[in-house]
Amino acid sequence: MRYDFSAIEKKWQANWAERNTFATGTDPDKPKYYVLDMFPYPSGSGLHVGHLEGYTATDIIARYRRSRGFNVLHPMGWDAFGLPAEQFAIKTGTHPRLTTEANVASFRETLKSMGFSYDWNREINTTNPGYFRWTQWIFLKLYEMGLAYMSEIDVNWCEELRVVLANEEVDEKLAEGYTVVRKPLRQWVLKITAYAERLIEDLDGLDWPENVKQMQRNWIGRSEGVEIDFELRCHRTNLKVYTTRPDTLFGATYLVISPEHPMAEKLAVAQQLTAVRSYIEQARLKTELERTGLQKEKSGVFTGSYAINPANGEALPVWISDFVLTSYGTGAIMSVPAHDSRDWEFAKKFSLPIREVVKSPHDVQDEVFEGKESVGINSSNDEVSIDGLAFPTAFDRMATWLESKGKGKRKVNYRLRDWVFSRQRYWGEPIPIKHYDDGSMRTETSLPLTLPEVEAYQPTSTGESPLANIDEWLFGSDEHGHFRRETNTMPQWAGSCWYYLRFIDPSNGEQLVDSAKERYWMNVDLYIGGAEHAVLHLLYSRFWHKVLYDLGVVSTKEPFQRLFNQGMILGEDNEKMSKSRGNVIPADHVLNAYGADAVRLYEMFLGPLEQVKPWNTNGIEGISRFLGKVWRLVWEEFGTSPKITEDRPAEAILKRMHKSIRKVTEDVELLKFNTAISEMMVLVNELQKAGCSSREAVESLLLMLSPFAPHITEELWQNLGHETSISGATWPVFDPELARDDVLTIAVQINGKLRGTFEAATGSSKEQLLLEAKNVESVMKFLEGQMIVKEIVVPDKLVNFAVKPF
RNA sequence: GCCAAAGUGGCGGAACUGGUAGACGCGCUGGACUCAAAAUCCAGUGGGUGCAAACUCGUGUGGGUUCGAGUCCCACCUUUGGUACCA
Repeated sequence: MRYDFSAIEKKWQANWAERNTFATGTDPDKPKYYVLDMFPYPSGSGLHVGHLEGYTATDIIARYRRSRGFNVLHPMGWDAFGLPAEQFAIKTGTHPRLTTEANVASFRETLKSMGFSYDWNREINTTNPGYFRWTQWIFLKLYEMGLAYMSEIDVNWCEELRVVLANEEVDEKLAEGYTVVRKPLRQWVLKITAYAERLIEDLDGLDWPENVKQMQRNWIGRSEGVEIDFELRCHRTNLKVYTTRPDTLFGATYLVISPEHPMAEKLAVAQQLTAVRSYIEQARLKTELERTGLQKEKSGVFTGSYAINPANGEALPVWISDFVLTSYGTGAIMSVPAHDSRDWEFAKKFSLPIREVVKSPHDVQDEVFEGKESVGINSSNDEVSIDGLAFPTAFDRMATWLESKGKGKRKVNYRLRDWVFSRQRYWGEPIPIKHYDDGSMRTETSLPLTLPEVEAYQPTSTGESPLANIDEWLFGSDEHGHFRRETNTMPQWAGSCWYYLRFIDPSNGEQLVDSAKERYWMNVDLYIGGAEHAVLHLLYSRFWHKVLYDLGVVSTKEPFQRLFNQGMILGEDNEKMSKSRGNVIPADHVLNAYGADAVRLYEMFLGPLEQVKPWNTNGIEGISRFLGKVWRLVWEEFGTSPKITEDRPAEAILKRMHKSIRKVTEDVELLKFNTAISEMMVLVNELQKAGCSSREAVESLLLMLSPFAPHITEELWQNLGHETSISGATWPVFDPELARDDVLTIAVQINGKLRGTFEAATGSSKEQLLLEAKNVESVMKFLEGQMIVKEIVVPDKLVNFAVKPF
């Protein structure tokens, strides 16, 4: 019988669906395992081989865990709100729902033909009212807790898309050729900064790649510093400045405030007023990116005013410059040009004095010195001195002194900003808020608040979403009066912030998730997805989870215990797969040509899961050959019954088999699928060479292989007379005795160079190994006429002689 | 600029806590089977010298530690990812 992958794969996929083979286990005596993929946005271009990598990995783990006796939750769903479907609607008038449905159907079909063991009964879709009802519910909770507020802020406005972009999205859109300007709009904002501290702290307990944790820490950007009050000459008010280097206060030679600082214009003296006004106006016209862009020359203008340095009473000129960010700290800084590269550049440009206050290895007039490992100099007044003190002590003493004088206060700052949460789009979750004529706001009383049908999908000319055009949806009245609904919708992140919870209890109409079920299944034990979500999705998700924790909805502080980033698969030209490059390998293409088992195995065989690696369609031939060999262990080409034998395999085969079980088990646990497959290839090669089709050996192989190649193993398992699915069978165990080598090859080196080998029994004594090593023929000639200076023996490994001529 | 990771045959990649570099696969070369081909099987395959036995060089570059370094240390080069005036 020949191996017909296409018929076999169809047969078993139908069989699994019919028997509901992969329904989530509920046996209360079993431990649980929740293995999750980052669910996809169902795009119109379909899945390519790169998308399947992570899904294959989680499927192997899901199947492996089931065979180790776990109840496994392994679900799939769709992150289906999003811009592409809306853009398509604007162009063609097709409702985004229809586009989305078609794309979902195509994605689902491809995933099913890969033989993934998802529990399809739990499929979710973020655009389904039964789902986004709870997304809206969470938003209302945020609102009630004061974590969602409206604010007039400068947003990143994209002219062409007529949409507000998150700071994070700006670069992406600019790269795609859109223009982005700053424009003030009333926006919903989520107070993620209130959770900054916890978002940093709780990273410690997670099994995440260190670099992802570090990226999140950097993104949150916690810093400890001091807010210092500078008195202004000729003004009643003070100027507050934030610094992380209070130890350099004696070296401050000027102050700088941002152009948007409330004091900016007030500080301008008469002669400077025109210059100051024109500088502020210029800055306003620039986008954020132009202001913070690459290799930018420093610019600025002097206000004409002076502030008093609280440390030494000096009068410091106050400048305005756009290198100072309005939204960080107090929007004002003290400049210490000797010890800060930005201040140094600025001082050089405008010929401001540079004063050394940290002992520097070179002249600070020529080059800045930012090091913290040196000590203070020129830093004392009648009450305090930090001369000779290293950074931590100097920081502390200055901070304490400033606080005692009422001139400063220690302060922790974060780089993280609050999250702009509203989008002027149609295809998103409506924000369930009503605005009354008297200016008050109330929450919608009945959820879900669904999207009305609209004629056109373009935003209005004022930048509001198309919902603002639908009067019958927009306006209403109740006992509190006449109201207008919120027209903003939520960003795509919203639905993906909590989807892992809904999988636990996908059709609950009463609650977001049943508490008992939540307690059983959380946390997610393994979460696999692309590194592109290392910061945003994972940070937003963690934020919402903590809010839900505070609400008592979830029982854990963190959602994802173990995170793994799969590496991208590049095109055959070693470039990122993209339509424009024409190097995309569509999933359906290789699936039709080689079958799901071959594609699954090859995806995993390419290299380490976490690594970026190029696809090479030729290489899949090797996998097809391997599957052919496995098939022929059971079937002759023209045989009518399996050629399996019931005898015990030869000792050598048995040892190989147990070693393979050990190696494959270890590798699967570590997600090292490439070497696990390699090991199974070695085993198959040996079985084939030995002409061994012993049931014991072949069945062990099939069991190990089944998470990787579920269809062929399921078929052969049945051929061998089993009536139940191999997916319900138990993972093989190895016998440590049999997995051990009795005889080992020992290397013999002279001065570290390999000169020969010999065989020795495992556990031979050092003396014996030395004796034998000296008798190896190829070694003897190198020892002749030499004096052995040192003998090194590594048991079961090697013998090395350090020699010198007599 | 800063932070992180990585550089191994023609290619993808193996190599446990320093211990026989190149497992496994692709590709290539030769052979068997065949009328022929496909499929399959067998043998070989890092560079150099040599008929051969063998010798020698070899894990980005240059140093170092060690009996012994792909693995550890120092300096540098390159690539990838992240970040971009956060005071």
